[in-house]
Amino acid sequence: MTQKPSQKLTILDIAKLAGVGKSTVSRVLTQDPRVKPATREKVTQVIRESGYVPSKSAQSMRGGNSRVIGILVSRLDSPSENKAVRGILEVIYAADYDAVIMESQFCNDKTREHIAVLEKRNVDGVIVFGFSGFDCAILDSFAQRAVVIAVDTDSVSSVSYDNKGMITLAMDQLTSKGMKHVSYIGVDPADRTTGQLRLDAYLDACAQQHIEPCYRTGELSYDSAYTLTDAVLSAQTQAIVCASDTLAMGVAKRLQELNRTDVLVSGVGATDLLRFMFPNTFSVDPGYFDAGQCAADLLLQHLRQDAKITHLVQRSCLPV
Amino acid sequence: MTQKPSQKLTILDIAKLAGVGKSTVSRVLTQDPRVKPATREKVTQVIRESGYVPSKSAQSMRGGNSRVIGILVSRLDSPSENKAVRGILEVIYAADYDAVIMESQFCNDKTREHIAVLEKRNVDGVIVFGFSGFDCAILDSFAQRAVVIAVDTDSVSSVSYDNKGMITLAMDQLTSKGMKHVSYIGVDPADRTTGQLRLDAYLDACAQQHIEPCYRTGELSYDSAYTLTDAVLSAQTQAIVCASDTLAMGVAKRLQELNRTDVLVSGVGATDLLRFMFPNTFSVDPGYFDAGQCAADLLLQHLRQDAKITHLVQRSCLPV
DNA sequence: CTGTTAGCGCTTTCAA
DNA sequence: TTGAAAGCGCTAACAG
Repeated sequence: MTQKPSQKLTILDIAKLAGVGKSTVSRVLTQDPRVKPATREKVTQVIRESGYVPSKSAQSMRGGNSRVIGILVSRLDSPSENKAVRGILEVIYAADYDAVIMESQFCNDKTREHIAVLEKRNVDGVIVFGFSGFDCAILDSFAQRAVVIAVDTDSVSSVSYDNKGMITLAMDQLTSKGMKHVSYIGVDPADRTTGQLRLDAYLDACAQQHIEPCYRTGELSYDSAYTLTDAVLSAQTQAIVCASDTLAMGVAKRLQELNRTDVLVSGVGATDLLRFMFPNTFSVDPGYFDAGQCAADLLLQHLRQDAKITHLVQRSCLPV
Repeated sequence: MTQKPSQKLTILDIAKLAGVGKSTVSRVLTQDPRVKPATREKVTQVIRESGYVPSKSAQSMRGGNSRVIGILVSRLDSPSENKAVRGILEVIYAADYDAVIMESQFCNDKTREHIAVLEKRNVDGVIVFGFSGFDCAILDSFAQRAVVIAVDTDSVSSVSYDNKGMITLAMDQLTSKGMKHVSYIGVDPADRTTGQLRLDAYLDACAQQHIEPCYRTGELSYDSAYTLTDAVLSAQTQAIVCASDTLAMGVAKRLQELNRTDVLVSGVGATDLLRFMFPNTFSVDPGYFDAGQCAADLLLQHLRQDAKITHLVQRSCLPV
């Protein structure tokens, strides 16, 4: 049975207990092959029995690296970022790293503050989720040891979502059903990714499919979409494409009130709630989880060797 | 301008640069008052200009404490825990602690694993969100330096939600409107807090108000509640109290399909989505954010002095 | 008030 | 294959 140490044990205690020198214990700890199996066995034994736990602070002080990576999300309760964080954690845990998660709240100042803390903490690298107006220069100190998600930049490696592709996917789905009256609800184009890019994709698709564009943009909230719905709805409207599931939810609710069950609604995010609440909807999956994994893989690569700045784009897909 | 250090600066570099001994620099760093203002000024100056950042690993190795606290949530995307985490972060950041957040996924083994890691990391304390079947013994190693949320236990300090109170609150709200036909949808009583306790509260309220109990329990999912709705619905039903907002959402949807807009639905969680989607609903706020703050305060207290094990119960309320 | 000195627990030469 | 010894960057006595 592993017994709880009453006092903090050090590597020296283990060494004495095992009747070896502390460097030997250290070698066992660091998987150094240059230890006689028998010795290794004995030391391992003692470690287990004593419940000894090497001090990470000491290890990381000596080694210079802390095996911690910082994750800076915009909001803890963002479902999309949550999915991505899951992907990140899976990868970094497997690589024996830990994570410290912080929340930027869409604020450059908070971001700066947190980055400073992470720096003090000696974290080995950071993964940062972008937001509208994000100032990439904040990451300068992490130069080659940072990956951003959903940010346009050259200065640091990144994983982006395919903002154009996700809307194109939705439009294709609709037009393949022969729909010609497809409206769009998005967010302010001042937001480049969720706003501008997705709207552009809608307009492009319209041009290509000879569809008369009909759209509105507003805030990223149920209410905004709910309110905007009427403005893009006519008797012939067959579908409304939305820049996100949140918007789709607002639109679907309004349509339900208006008894327009004939109108199909699409969103982005693959939220299970949308599907459950409104059957006549579908949602594009931007691949959040995979993007998280990619970002983590990318960062680990940077940490291993001095990989060069890379920009990945996560493919979207329609959930089956 | 703060300039980026090309090489890691140490306290010794600063000492030389400032023309003082390293202990003086250390004193400035640790806010030790025994430094001549002029000297302090100069050192501070040099630190700023050089962009020097003291190594946390070294500091924490020396001091024995890392100023990090571990937070073990059950799921990253749990809205309730997210709110609580926000409360926790606010408090601990203010106290100059950092957080490392991990996800137990309702699994004792994962919890154990994470606790072991946190121990290695030398975190000063942990805050753990309980789940059905949570084994509190896992926290033994953190004895006086742990606070659990939503767990019944004596072995460690805790903050609980008022499971009885939140349902009572909903029932009172309903009966005060003269309702006599109030049903209940909950989860399996095998789950003590969300299941048993809340159901009991419903039954108690029924007894007290001379209401004929009518209830079903199932899983904690939209679908489960949706399916169960019909079983607790009769022509006279005036309201359905639900053990959580998730359930309430499922119930409300079913009612909407049945055109039973006359039936009021209540949930627990104060989710904004519920209110937005279904006007004829209300939701009790279990005070997640506050509970998080309390838990953090409690932990900090434990960390400062050897406070004795305390059990707090977070009051619920009706959002205005 | 300030510099010197001794470690904190660990990894890593360097010899043996 | 192993042990002794030298630090990693910092704080906390202990002397000045």
